[in-house]
Amino acid sequence: MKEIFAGGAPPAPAALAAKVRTLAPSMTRSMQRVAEAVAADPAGCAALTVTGLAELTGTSEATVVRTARLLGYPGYRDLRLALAGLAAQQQSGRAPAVTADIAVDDPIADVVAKLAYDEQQTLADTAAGLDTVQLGAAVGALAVARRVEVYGVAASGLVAQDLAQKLLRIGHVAHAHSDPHLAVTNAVTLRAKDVAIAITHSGSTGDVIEPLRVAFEHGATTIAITGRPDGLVSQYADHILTTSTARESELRPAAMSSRTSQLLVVDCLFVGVAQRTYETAAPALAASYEALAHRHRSGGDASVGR
Amino acid sequence: MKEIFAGGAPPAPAALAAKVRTLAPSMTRSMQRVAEAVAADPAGCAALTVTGLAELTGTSEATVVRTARLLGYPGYRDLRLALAGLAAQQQSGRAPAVTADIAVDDPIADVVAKLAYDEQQTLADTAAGLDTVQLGAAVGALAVARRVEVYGVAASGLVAQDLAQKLLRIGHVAHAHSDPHLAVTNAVTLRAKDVAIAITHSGSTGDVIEPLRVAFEHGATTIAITGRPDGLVSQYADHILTTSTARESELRPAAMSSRTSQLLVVDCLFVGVAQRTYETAAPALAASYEALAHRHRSGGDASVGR
DNA sequence: TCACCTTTGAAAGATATTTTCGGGGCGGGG
DNA sequence: CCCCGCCCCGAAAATATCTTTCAAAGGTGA
Repeated sequence: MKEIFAGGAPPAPAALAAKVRTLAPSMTRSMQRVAEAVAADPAGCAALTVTGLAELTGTSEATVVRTARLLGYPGYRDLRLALAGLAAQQQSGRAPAVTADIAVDDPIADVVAKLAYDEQQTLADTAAGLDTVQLGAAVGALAVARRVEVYGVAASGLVAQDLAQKLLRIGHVAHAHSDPHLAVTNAVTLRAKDVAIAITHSGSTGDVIEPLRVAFEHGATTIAITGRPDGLVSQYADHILTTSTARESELRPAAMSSRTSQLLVVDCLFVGVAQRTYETAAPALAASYEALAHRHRSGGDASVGR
Repeated sequence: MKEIFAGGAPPAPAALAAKVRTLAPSMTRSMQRVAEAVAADPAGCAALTVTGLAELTGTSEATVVRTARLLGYPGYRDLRLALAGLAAQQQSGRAPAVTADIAVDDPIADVVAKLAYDEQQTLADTAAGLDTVQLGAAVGALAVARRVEVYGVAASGLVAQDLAQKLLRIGHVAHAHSDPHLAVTNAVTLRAKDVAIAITHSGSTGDVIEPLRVAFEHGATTIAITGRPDGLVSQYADHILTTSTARESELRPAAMSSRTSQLLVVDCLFVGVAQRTYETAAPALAASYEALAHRHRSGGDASVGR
């Protein structure tokens, strides 16, 4: 007869609050206090031991355990586990409140959440908006390129370097240029079978358009990675890869999301090229890992002590 | 002081999978087995006692407790609670969505989708695993810094440049260094009130550790941005910012996700500093926009033609 | 091969949970 | 009005669970 009449029901997942209300009338005063505390603050109670919860509610351990049983759990331990789950659900439920812009007085944790969210959004937008046909064509051109030159300044310059670094790693001849004069000088030497890539968010950065124009006129295959496919740069591009343009604000300059977007495109190019030239790319990648291993001190791992 | 330094961080809520990945390299074999089991089946493990989990993984209770500690919890009890929370979230929320690896013969559209998804995941992991206390401290140091020097080589070098570029834009004195010799030379000149930042995914890149050490010993405030908080670099860092470590594969080198992760951290630093120095940062940002406007040809918009 | 350091599990020790058991309040009957 | 008995309740014992300690096993470099 010691059976919990609440019955065959397995431990409740999230319906705890409801269960408390349903069962409250059949509870004794002390047990009601416990149930109430649990329903009011699942997260807080999950952090307490039996003794702690007993003290908080002004009752005893035995009563807490009895309440847990009545609610359908084998014991307090399991109630506590369920409580932790409930708390986690509640927490995650109110997560999507980060869509607001970043304010000057946002706590640092909010900044992290908002930035991460925004950049995730940017990635999704970019992936959705990327023209796979153009991308495939660009990859095709790169895979057979004799030489690759990448032009970009400022933030886009770093993306250009990133692409060049990656291509170098799989055995392609690639260089990035930030100096407009040198870039033009370099572009003059390009011919058919060479590829020139211009990276510019605005699509109208003269310093980057100029070398691409020169490359274009000398017969090289030209690719533009830009957030403005209608920009000037597109006039001289055989293939246009569009990056996303996220809303920006005072504390969140355009450079951030455009960079994220550009990098995704660059990564896609890289992986695409690596696929098409797998025979040479794979050993080259392995070799570069090997060569760099010596630059890392061996003590790097395991030694937690100090 | 054998205390787990990873530690000031409060127990992680849902970032557990990420934390397992980040810390796995610094774990012993037995602990890895435990961590793996926990990451693979949070719900199942939450139902087990210490002894149960020890038996399941073929280890001992002591090892399980040690693993829980390493993951940032006071003991197994708390890990178990977190596990229950995670399980509840997974159940209610979105699907686990396992990503297949990128294959050599994946069509280009799949490559885009997989890369975008992976990078989104990396962002989420990084945001979840970032210690906001450390971040806040780092921001505080940067905000009042007389001078900021950033050290990074290869892919991390680009991130270093990105940070330096951003800080320059809001009126801070910042420089990035890729040349190890020049970096050390530069570090020697640092004093208190100066800040040195080392960026290295492996945490054991000698070329980056060395300048940080020199800066540390000269009294500068030092910050490490690394995927291995237990690495050598942490010895000389006043503040450690941990980036996420995603699984990598042949066609998806570590450089990709680590770069994404590092950039998010860098962005957070930048925004944090901009907030704290808003009075000077805002006009500086506005001025840099203004100054760059001339570099863009006016015809940039509208003219879709050609 | 040896010395040293790390990792590991068994068992002792400390906490937390569950059970037991008796005191005490409350309502009904004398 | 008082007594009786039932049920609620909490203190403390009993048990389960978690944590710490310690010594042996395993590996590594000289």
